[in-house]
Amino acid sequence: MVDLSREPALHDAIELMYFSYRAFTDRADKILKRRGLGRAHHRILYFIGRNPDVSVNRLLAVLAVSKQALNTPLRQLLEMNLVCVAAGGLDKRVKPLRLTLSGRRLEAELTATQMRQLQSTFDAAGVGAENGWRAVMAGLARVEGG
Amino acid sequence: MVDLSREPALHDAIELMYFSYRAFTDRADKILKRRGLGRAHHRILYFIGRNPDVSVNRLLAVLAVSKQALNTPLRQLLEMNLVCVAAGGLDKRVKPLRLTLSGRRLEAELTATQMRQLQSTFDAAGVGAENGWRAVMAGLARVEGG
DNA sequence: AAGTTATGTCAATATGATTGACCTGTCGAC
DNA sequence: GTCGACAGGTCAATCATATTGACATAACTT
Repeated sequence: MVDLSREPALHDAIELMYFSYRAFTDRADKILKRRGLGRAHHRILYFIGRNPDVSVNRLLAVLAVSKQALNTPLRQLLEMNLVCVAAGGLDKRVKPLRLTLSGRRLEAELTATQMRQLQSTFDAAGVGAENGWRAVMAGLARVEGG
Repeated sequence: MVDLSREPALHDAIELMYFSYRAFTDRADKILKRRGLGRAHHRILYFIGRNPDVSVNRLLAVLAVSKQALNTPLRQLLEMNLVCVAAGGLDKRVKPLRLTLSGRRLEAELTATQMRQLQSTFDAAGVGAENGWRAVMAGLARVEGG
């Protein structure tokens, strides 16, 4: 059970999750919108950028969406030459996905916006706060699916 | 500019935002789904619960959506008798929104899930981490719209 | 009486997601 | 070599959430 005396603080925490996430995605969403892209494209760009040669199946698992939901934005990114398929590995069924040069540029632009936001907040809050934040966020992420 | 030496840590932070938010909303989403409701209904229930007698306009401002986007889920909540309009105040144009008894029950159920998740994470991470987390989240939320 | 505000609603459109069904290749085991 | 499993792609129908634009009504303000 939830400790009743802590309810107000936990309510505040719920609101912090909502408002900070909204603020966090807001700027990147605006950059994407100017190029006719959405948050779905962003997630794909981001995870391919961090994990070059990732397979479609791996991407599906990480993003936790259906392959039909992934298909359209991924196809668009391939058509727009922001993502490409690298020369195959041993198993010719799997497509190793990579960012192209322009894909890397866009991904870097989007990510830089969010990194600046995080860095300036971390700098203002101090290293202790940053580490505390990381511990709590990792804890929250771990509980998934329960 | 972003400090290059901190890039890996900032990348981790971006992923923490994504995965923790997803885990945080996951359980409540499942409860809602069983009742044919979505996250839009949850946000409305939550903010009316925290702010009884809130007006439609105020709700629009807080949630930052169009009135058309609010209209359908709010109407459904009224039809389902989870939300009601309290006896008017001075200005008869504004509708003071409240949760009904069953609305409070559902809101409490959804919120309790998230509060338990937060509380157990806070308890595991310690008070210092919790306070650091709050400082960073408040900082991120403040930057909105920039 | 005229204008503004609060609310509601219709229509058209877009995005992102789902489930279900079905297809092509490729790989592995037998 | 054939067959089943796997990686990937795609069509269709549907749903939820959101947008902009246009308009309607009632109530308050001036």
